[in-house]
Amino acid sequence: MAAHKDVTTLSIGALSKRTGVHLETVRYYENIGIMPAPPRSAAGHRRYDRDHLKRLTFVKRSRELGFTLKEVRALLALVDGGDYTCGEVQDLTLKHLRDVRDKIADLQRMEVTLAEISDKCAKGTIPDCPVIETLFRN
Amino acid sequence: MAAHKDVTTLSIGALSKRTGVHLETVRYYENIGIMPAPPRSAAGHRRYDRDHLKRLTFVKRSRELGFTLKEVRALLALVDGGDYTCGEVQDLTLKHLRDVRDKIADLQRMEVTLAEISDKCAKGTIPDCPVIETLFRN
DNA sequence: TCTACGACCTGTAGTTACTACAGGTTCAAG
DNA sequence: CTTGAACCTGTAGTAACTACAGGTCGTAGA
Repeated sequence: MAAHKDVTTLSIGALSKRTGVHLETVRYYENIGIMPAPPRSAAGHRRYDRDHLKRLTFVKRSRELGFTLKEVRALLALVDGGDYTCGEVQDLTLKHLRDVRDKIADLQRMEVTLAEISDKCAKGTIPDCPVIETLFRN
Repeated sequence: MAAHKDVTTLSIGALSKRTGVHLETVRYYENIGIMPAPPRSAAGHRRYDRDHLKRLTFVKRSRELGFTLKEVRALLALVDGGDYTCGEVQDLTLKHLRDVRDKIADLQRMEVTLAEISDKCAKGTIPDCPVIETLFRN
């Protein structure tokens, strides 16, 4: 009469595969309290359920959108609290959006300068390398 | 007959001020071999000359343009070698420029999504927070 | 039934580029 | 002579993982 195997729960490997989050990272998230410690099998193996899967997906998605783990913690705290308002969530999101835009602006400044100096280089008629010259200046 | 003080060299504090690189960072650069160990005064204080100033400025500028320390090392190796070609320098620069552009593209993707979901939030007519809903999905 | 192999376990060290102490000298001005 | 700033060394902390080392477990095939 069959099932030795629990089909309703996931091993850490299965969870990892479904979410695309590395095994080690899943354990890391548990260590730092982002993920709760799941129940263990008789042999001490972690057994995850649907809620774990949901939560880890949330974390993955947040990280992909550039939220720091600190920010993810804040978002999870709201969710876990249950009585969050949309405004609180939007505050975090808009703050993060500003950070992202600042980073883009920084990188675009670099991009312009790098393109300029490497372009000078391409002309290749000057004896000393214009890139090196530029880096020594200011 | 005057000068106890060496006006041609700089203390680490002075070097730090002129370059805008933190004291600790200057020492860190020395530890990891980016900056050479300067001569010391009788009391053991570091004394920097014009070459140190030039080199640290180069490092600062490179870092501001987003080069990693590894890339800075490679640039310095070319400069130190003396017989670098413009092409070698340009290769490093263009490679870095591609990295910067990739990062910008990543961030812009995040920006779009963040703007979208926080915009949904702003409409505020939906009971469940659309941001949270989005993060749980996929 | 034995055995090998993959999946799991814990715990620690390494990565990047600094920054921040702690706990001590030294120098220069009043 | 004293006091405060500037210097010294060396270590630990930051962010977010990743990569072992050294071991146990479970199962499928011979």
